[in-house]
Amino acid sequence: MPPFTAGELNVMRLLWEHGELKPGELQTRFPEQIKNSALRSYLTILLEKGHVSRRKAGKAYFYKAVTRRESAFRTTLREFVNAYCGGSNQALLLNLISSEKLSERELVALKRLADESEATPSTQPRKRK
Amino acid sequence: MPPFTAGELNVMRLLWEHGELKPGELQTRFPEQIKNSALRSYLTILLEKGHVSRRKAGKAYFYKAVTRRESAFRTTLREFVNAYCGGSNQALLLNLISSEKLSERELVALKRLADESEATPSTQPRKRK
DNA sequence: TTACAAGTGCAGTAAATTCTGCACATACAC
DNA sequence: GTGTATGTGCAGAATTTACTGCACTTGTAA
Repeated sequence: MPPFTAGELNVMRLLWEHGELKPGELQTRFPEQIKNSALRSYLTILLEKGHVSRRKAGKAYFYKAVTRRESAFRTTLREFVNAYCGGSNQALLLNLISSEKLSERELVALKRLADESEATPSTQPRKRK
Repeated sequence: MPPFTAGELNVMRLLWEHGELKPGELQTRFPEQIKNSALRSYLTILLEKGHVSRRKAGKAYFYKAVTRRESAFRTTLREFVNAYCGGSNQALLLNLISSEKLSERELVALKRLADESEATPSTQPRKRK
């Protein structure tokens, strides 16, 4: 299913964050300046692919994500890991542990945090204190 | 720079793994069935973009990667983390720790492993015993 | 009821990606 | 030399992505 192109992803991210939006709202929140019709062409593609749905309210359509962020995250992670980590999530984990330069203590703290927030999707990251 | 399209990535992965290959060798190793000329069109694009170089030997060209796997890995990881983890590597780390369901002990062992193989790029993943 | 902002459908363009076909060249075996 | 397998250089075509422009509609407010 996913991944999304750059433009599609920008739209999806806004929809994941805000729930339902109409084109104008998407346009003003878009990370770069974009014309309304350009943005709507993204929506049309996403609609055709089934990644978003829309509902008419007044004169406007409200768009919302069909594909869940968590699901896109998983799919994209899988592809990334296949491409760069021999398909092994642990290989990626290993690399992140190295590159983040965490002490053993920090790592254990992080693990406890992970256990606590089991239900919280990674896609709503929180800052460490 | 990167990321690569699906076709480009398939070529790059083969070049990263095997060093230097000519079109026919790439073709037979390609994950899907692909025509020689289709494959060469990928090579042409990669050549134009500067991601690969080639050298003539006999009648054939041998292609090799210019863009390093590690560098593509970094770039792609960054984009992924920006898109799905609020730009925080630790958020991704947190998620992987959860989803891999490692015990604290395993995690610490993994960390030691990470420390040892500091020099080893993540892109050459190794199996855990 | 008139004006206007914000919406809609739709047609069309440009570039990139993906893929095809074909004529021709070159190394090598016989 | 003559095949033959394997290469090369094109010159496209189909599809997708990334846009643009424009005429038209609709809700709201003066």
